[in-house]
Amino acid sequence: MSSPSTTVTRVCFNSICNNVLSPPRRGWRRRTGEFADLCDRCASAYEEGKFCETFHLSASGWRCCESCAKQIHCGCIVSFHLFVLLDGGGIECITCTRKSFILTPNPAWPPPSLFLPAQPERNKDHSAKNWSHLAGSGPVPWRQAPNLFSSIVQPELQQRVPVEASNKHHTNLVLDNKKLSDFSGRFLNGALKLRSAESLEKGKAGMDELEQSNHCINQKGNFSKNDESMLKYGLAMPSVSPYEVNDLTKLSKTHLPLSTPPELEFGGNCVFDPSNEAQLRNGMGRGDNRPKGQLLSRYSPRLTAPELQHISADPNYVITPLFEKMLSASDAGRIGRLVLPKKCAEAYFPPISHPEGLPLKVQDLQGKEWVFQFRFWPNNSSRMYVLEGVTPCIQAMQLQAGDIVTFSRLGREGKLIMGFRKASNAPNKGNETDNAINGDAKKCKAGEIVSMVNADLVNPASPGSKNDKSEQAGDKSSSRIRRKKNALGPKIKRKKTGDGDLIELKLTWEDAQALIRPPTNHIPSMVIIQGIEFEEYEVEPVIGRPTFFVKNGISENVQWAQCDECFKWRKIPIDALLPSRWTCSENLWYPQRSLCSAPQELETKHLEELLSRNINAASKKMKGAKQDPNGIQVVDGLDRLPNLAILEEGEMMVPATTTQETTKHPRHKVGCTCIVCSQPPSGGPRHKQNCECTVCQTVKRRFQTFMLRREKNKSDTEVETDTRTDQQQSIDEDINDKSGDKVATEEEEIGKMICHISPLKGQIDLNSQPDKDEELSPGSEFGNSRKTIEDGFGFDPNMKVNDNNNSRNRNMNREKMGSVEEAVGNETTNRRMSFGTFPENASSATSTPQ
DNA sequence: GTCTTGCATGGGT
DNA sequence: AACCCATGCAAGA
Repeated sequence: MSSPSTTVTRVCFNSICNNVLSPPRRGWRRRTGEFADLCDRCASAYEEGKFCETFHLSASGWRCCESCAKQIHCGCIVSFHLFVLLDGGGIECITCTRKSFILTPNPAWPPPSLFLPAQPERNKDHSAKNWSHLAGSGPVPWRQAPNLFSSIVQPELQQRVPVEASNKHHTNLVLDNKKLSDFSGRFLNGALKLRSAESLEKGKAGMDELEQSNHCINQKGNFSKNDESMLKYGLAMPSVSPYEVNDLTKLSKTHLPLSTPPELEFGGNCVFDPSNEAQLRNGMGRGDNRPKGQLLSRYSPRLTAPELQHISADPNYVITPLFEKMLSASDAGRIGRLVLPKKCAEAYFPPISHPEGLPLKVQDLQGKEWVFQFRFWPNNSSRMYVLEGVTPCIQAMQLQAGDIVTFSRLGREGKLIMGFRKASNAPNKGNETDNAINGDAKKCKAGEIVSMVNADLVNPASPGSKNDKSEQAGDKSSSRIRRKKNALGPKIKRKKTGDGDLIELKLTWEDAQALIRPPTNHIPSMVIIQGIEFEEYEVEPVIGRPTFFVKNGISENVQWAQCDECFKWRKIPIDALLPSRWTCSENLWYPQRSLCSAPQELETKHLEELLSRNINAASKKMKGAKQDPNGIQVVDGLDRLPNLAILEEGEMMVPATTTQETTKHPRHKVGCTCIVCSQPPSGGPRHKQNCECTVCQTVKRRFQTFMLRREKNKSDTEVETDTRTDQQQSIDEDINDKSGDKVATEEEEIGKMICHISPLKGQIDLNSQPDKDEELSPGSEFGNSRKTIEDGFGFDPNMKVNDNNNSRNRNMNREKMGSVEEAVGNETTNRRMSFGTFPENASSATSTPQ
């Protein structure tokens, strides 16, 4: 207990004031590194930029701005950041300087940030808030954006780095330490040249100039697939992730905030928006001490080195990266609504008070202006910000779900610039190595690979086509990969496949799983996740080639694969895994059949008969199936997924596919009896529990079969029960209990069973969507067993019949595929589900390192 | 029947 | 637990 005599009464650091601190507020940073403790009044004056006016008015050192004659107290630490020394003598206030120059620090002064506190809260938002209705349609002062990307404000680290830039010299990126240190030194010496921003003031938009001179823009007109640079680096934003420029990160780790706001990540000879510069110099950088307003790092704009290089090619404009967002399926879909991260929208877009919002003018890399409606929806007690009308722009940029759109502002006008990066070129977030830089796709994270696979294989249709919906659905998987990435852990996994399991596996989920081949020469580790055994790989799997598995008599199980060149069918070992493309020459098992000229082992007729058990049901219903030269029905690409859904369970094997061409479900004609066409149209009456329509009967039958198999499997494989989760067992028991109920009718049992997945209690929910069910949490009652059960049904019975609804049908089945990817891959993993625990008679797939 | 719009839902963070 | 946001969905055009 201290006596009163030992109590130190702290007074305001302002000697003119001497008020008692209660409590002290932080003022400017002193040379000792400590902060001046101020009383409320002085701190307020300081934060409002009126400190010198208030307390130093009679002091010496006041000078006039050479441009606007504004009085600046030059001899004071409090105000030293408010002016720059002019080369010809005199001073200019920061405001005037901003009008024509990128700022450099006063050479006479140490970096202001050494002395400046974190941005006083009150100052942070006092920059211009008067957005015009159309951002970019005139001088649009940008709101002071809080630092959404960093919660830890390190004032000394907030120095902005203006960079010398020359029109003549498109200097390389400052990606090495040498340059960085040089750069740093020049910064401190104030030796950097001022760069005229006149170009920004010209009548034409900055982007027009950009068009003229930027190396990365080598083509005008619409975005073209031929223009890789355009496609991949739609708008390079002068920011680089610390992960992506490793050399630079040596600095970033020590000199830059760990959680770096975009403008602090600039590493190359990028140029900065002067307003921001001024903001920072004013101690008004985007440091924002409100963690609540912190933006998720995934929205932090990042660049790969090539992107940075692109932007650095022409330093004659100033782009400040704001944020970026990976397009979701919804964003990239035809609805044309791009959901904006709330924090970003509120920080970087004009404030809107009405849901109707404002039209927002945005310029793309081509200089083309788009007007989006920036608006919000009330959502719970919050808001959900969207940009409406983005479809044309998205399409023009040829963007798909998974691609990244970037928002930047150009020049001090704050013209809003929208760029993009294709998913295939998206930098790895949170990955220490920038695989994109190396152009080594194999090093990309699994989720990206899967995403690409998804985009390339599942959704080959071009954006903007009528297949957009299916594309959405397909791309959905990528977002789901992201959303559900945690379940399977960070490593790449492949579900363990035992030879005995190859012969019969179920379709859809497992079937699609089978498309994923284990990586070559890679020994997996085994993990069990949610009762399912996975092979886990460090590298990405290979999308393999589906084949037919045939029980050839009693003893021999064989696999049939089709040559990609001669289309002949070749017998291969049951345990052979084929790459996605396979030809006779790769038939190492049967050299006599390793030439395309070699005759087919079996006559087509015989083979067809052999395969008929598997194919017939499908071939009758696959209107769009290809006829291969030997007369065997081959389903194109992933078409087989929707098509497989219409097959009768228990009868099917996996038809071989190639992964090209259409993903369209064949158009069903009048009289088609397939299960898809049996559906009532959307909005039709729900199926009742005792409904005896074709659909319901089929579903019931399939469910019955499923149950029988499950029973059989359960008795046969005790191991399986060991690996299943308790919840799974609970489900199984539940199922068995119900199946043993003599009183309940079959339908009721099914109905009860379905109750687990349907909100409609007491009846079969034929109207339920598997995809919705799929959304059940992994730990939910049905979560683990769902896919198996789903296979019992195999499709959404309420899929529509017409073309559009076939699209929906496709989507749903693709979403099953998506769910596979979801399970197989996420941002950092590749997994392939082990088939070892599946019932022996459950269906088929292949495997072998390619 | 299709598209648009606005809100609700629910998984993820 | 609260919030975010991707997506579903129904009402209206």
